[in-house]
Amino acid sequence: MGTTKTAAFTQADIAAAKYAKALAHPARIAILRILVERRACICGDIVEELPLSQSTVSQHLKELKESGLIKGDVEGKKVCYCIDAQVWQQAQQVLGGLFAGYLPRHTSCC
Amino acid sequence: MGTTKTAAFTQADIAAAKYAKALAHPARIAILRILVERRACICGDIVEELPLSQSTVSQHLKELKESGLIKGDVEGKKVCYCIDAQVWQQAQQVLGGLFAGYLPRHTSCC
DNA sequence: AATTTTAATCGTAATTTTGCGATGATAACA
DNA sequence: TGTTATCATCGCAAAATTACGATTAAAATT
Repeated sequence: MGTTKTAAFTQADIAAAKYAKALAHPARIAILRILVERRACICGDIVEELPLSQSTVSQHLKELKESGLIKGDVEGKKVCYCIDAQVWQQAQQVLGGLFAGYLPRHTSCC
Repeated sequence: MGTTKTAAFTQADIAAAKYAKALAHPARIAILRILVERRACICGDIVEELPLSQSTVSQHLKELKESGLIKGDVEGKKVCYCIDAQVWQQAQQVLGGLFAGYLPRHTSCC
C-alpha cells in the first residue's frame, strides 16, 4: 500500500525512525556535515557544494527542516541554514541510546 | 527520476546514509530493539510482536540483513536473527561521529 | 508418505521518494 | 520602476518503499 503503519508503533520508535529517515540520503548527510563544520551556511553555498540542482537541494533542505534538525533564517535575499542544537541533541540521544543498548558479548547465537 | 545519485557523494556519506536508511522505519527500529534486548530472536517471535503480517516483517528483516546490521541463522525449521556486533559498532561510529561533530555554542546565526 | 510448521519469495497496489526544469515570490539593486 | 539574484514551489516522470495475501521451499512431525 505504500502507507507506513506508523500509528501502531511506540512513540520512541517513531521518533527514532523519523530522525533516521532525515539522515537516510547521502545528500542530506552531506548538507548536515557542511552545517556541522561551518556552523551555518547560506543556501546558495550548499547548492554549489552538492552535485544536485538547486530545486533538489531545496527539497532536501525542506525535509531536514521538517525533521527539526535544521533551521532556516531568511536574511534579506538569502537564507541562512544552521543546526537546531536542541533537536540535534534529541536525535543524538534517541539514536545513540539504541546503539548503546547493545553490549557485545562472546556468547552469540549466530 | 527516483534514482538516487549515490555515486556522486563521498563513501563516508554513503555509508552513513545506508545505516540511517536501515533505521528509517518504526518496524525496523522495533525489530532492532527486540534483538538488542533479547540478544537473539526467532523470526516467528518477532512477527508476533509486531503489528504487521509475516511477509512484511520478513521484508523488513531482509532490509536489515542487507544493511549488515543483523544476521540470520537457519536452525532447522526456524531462523534465529541477531545483531552483527561488528557492523553495529561501525554504524554507531559513523552516525555517532556525525552527531558528535557538532558542538553547540551560544553564538548562532539563527 | 502425507501433513504441518516456519519463513522466504512472488505478484500486486498504493504511496513516497528522488530529481529536474520551469515558474513564482521576494528582496536588493540600478 | 525595471532588472537581477536568491530561493521556494509546482508539475512531472521514474524508481523505491510499504504492505499484504498467496505461493513456494524446506524442515520437522505424524
